Amino acid sequence: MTPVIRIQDAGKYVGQTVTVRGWLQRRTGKGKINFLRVRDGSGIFQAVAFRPNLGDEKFQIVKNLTTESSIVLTGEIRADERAPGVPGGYEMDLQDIQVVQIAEPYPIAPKEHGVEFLLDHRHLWLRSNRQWAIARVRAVVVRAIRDWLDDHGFLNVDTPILTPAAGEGTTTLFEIDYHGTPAYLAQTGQLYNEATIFAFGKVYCFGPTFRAEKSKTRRHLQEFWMVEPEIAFCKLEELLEIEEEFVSYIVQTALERCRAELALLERDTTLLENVRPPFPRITYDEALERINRAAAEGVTVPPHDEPLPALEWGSDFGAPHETYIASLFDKPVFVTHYPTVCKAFYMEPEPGRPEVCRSADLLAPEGYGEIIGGSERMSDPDMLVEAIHKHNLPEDAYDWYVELRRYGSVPHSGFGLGIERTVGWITGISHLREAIAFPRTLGRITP
RNA sequence: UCCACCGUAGCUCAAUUGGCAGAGCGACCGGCUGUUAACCGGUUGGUUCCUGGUUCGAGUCCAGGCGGUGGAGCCA
Repeated sequence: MTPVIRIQDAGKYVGQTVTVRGWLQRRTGKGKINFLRVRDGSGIFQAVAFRPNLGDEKFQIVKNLTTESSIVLTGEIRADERAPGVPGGYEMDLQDIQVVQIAEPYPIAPKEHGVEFLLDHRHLWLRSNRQWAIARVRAVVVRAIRDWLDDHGFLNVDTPILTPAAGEGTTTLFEIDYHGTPAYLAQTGQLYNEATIFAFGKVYCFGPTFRAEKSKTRRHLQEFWMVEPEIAFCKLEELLEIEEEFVSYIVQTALERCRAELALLERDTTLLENVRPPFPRITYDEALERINRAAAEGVTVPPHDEPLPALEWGSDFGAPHETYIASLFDKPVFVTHYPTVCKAFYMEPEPGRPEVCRSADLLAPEGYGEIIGGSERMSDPDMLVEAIHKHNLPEDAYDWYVELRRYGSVPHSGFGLGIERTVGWITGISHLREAIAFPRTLGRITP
């Protein structure tokens, strides 16, 4: 028996006869020679079937293979600079072949397809090189997130997905039937994180979250993954330092471990190389001033067609405004101290200036938008109750949340990082639906 | 919820003023020793999204519906 290897390791077996198990992505031929481009999940390479070496009978088997047929290949690995693939540069001189199954005619052709067709065939689309590369970057990003947090004293404490009430009260929730009473799919684990920091100091939750918003854009999904760290004894300034170290580690790890994947995606990584602390910081007031100056000059921010609209103080930034602010910097930028009225009830007001709060959004460059939303949380129980009233939220539902502040309350802060937006930014893809295996978008829940 | 655009072969698209339903790719057959979405020759391919209307005649015009995509607002 020859050793069964994975394609990513082919370079270690040059000159040896090995077996590879996988799927035929494409066959091209030229008379007595056929090239089989094969994928096994770890990488892509080609096996070369040469009739005089292989024999007429086996060569005929090769010629009958269809796209996506499952095959077991045995042959000698050799280095050849003409050999395409990932990592590339190695190919197999085919000596034997076993067919596991001849695939039926495969719907996805090596050509351009429409969005609807690809999404309808998402279960097959995932086999394509682009989707393979994106999925691998995502896995590396997820691992980098966990590694960094685990190595910096954070305890992973996951929060419930079935929840009794609104997390932030403002956005639309998916309602489900919890044995006869209404319950909701979580849109954040933050409030629960604020409970667990009092037991564990520094925590994070990591899981899917759900937003039933009627958002039909390339930056929105109905179901997306989010990591939410929360830190006791931490004020806004310290939070920003944590965030920039954290994000830089994620990006640099992806660059280091996903070179081949990013190359396959043709991602220009110049700007990503820059992503190291410190990140620029700009207050809402400063950002607003620059926006209105640009609006007065009639600036237009691609990809938006309309000129940048001017804003009054107290308005939240729209997508074009975020894109404009991000475009002023070549790194992610923190926008801090938003007006209290734009933000959630639990954010700590700025001392001496209660009309703004100690919040910070992190905007990614290149138009990828807000990848982090974070803030210092309100730590005084009476102020918190007042804020709950002001936002017309049901006080009962937040009893336990307020109670956290009655037993050793401390300044604390936290943030949420969107996985798909982060992966989308690093991979340079144009739509978040490619950053998750089975995207849930407005009006689509299949496959 | 609002605005814009789209729906013709398995896929990507074309079809002039309302006048025979087309091409490329794929698939299938044959040829070729270095292909990278190969190339050459042949074969195959239709509920023109649905319903109704106008007309001698509708893919094309009109009305309604369905489905999809992009964007806004909101957010990560």
